[in-house]
Amino acid sequence: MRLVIARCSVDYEGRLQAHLPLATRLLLVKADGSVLVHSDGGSYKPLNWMSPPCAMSEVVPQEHEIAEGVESIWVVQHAKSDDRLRVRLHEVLHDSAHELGVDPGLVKDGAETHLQRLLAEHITTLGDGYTLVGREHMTAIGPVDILCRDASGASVAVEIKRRGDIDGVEQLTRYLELMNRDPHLAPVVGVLAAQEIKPQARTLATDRGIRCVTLDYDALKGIDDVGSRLF
Amino acid sequence: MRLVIARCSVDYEGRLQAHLPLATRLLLVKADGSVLVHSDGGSYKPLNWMSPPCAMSEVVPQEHEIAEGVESIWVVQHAKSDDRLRVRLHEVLHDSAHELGVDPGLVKDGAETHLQRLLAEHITTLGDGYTLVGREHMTAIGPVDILCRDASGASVAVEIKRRGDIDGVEQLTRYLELMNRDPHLAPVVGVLAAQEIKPQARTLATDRGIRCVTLDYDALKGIDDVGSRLF
DNA sequence: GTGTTAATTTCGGCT
DNA sequence: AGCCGAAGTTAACAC
Repeated sequence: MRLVIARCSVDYEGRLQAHLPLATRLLLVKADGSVLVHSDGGSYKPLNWMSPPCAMSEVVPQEHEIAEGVESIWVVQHAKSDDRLRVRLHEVLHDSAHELGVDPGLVKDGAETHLQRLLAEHITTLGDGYTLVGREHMTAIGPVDILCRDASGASVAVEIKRRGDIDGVEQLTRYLELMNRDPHLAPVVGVLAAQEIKPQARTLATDRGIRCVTLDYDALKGIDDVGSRLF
Repeated sequence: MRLVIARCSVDYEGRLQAHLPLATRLLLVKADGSVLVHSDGGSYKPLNWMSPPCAMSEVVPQEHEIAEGVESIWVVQHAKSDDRLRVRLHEVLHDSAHELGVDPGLVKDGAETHLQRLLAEHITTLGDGYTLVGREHMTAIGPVDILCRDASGASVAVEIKRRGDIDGVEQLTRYLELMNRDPHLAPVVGVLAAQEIKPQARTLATDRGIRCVTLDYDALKGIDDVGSRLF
């Protein structure tokens, strides 16, 4: 990993065009050849970058560029597309290289997965007498998050989202259409369960006869904790 | 901006939990207090991070941590939530600070919003006599990119995409269904406008009576530039 | 500000 | 390899 602090201007040309005026920035060159241009603020997203696979080559500045104070030029070319990054360095304030080795990688404990497990364990949150059939129930167009039955024994397909929006309703609608063709399951009703449901999604869902349920993560976790204490 | 290369382990606790085992990484501390943990590969996304507003404080390691080789601990606490990043430093291989100043920011050209603005400004690209009603026209299920009227005064809903595919047609179809229930608007016809339209999308759109228009970004910009020069 | 969509999205899982 | 959906998404923009 190479770290360069430099006054520079940057031009990107690829899926769109972008330009960064002359300013002091961090240029980060990773072992795989990828380049990140970071400012001293904003989010974790770089101002500009080139994803691997790519190759960086140094180019001699033209006369008019030298006259403008350009010391050297980096051209970072993507290996599989026309994406190109051009960095004009006017002044290098720092330049160091470091051996980091391979990273063992991040270990996550997901949010939506956890929510799905909690709801499956406490399926009566959706109503008294509800029973779980299965999680990730497969259909021809993909797995439904939760399949269960209500007190009367009717099939209920549940789509779980952290934030329920139009897409979630569309997704569940597609599942319901397909599942209702299966005589073993039909009639199947839908439930959109999310920590937060957008008004527009609620409107569309209601229009299609899909029930909306707002999930309280902390409450579910609370029930879970109480349940754990019983054992 | 502070650059630290160190052998470290990282723990994040917030919307989810995540852990990074001991390894050598780049720790980037920005002027706004945000922290980025980067490995020597992967994408531009850090392995772990803390977004601003946040504050970093150094904590004295506990005895068992010292026994494990921990030299110091960074605790990065988000200002408005419970999100917390804990970095245990085992060995600092590099540590430098740099003044970067404020960045003038990125200038983009060619994004979809840009395309939408250009088409709105030159709505007759769709046909003679077309008049703009509004951009991002709200419906119960979301905003239509552009709403206009043709030469005869009939409503036209335009969906703009960089690349027109099936999803764009489905989206526009939903809008049209809803808008055609509104007696003030009906009848509404649809136009899918994109720089590139996939054959399958064109077939589906045509089947549903939706017109496909291929947008020439450079041509639109050319018109725009000519228009600008008049003032 | 609130809300919605695009993004040079990235990332992971599954077919 | 491609498709689909989630993300600690982030960023831009209309109302």
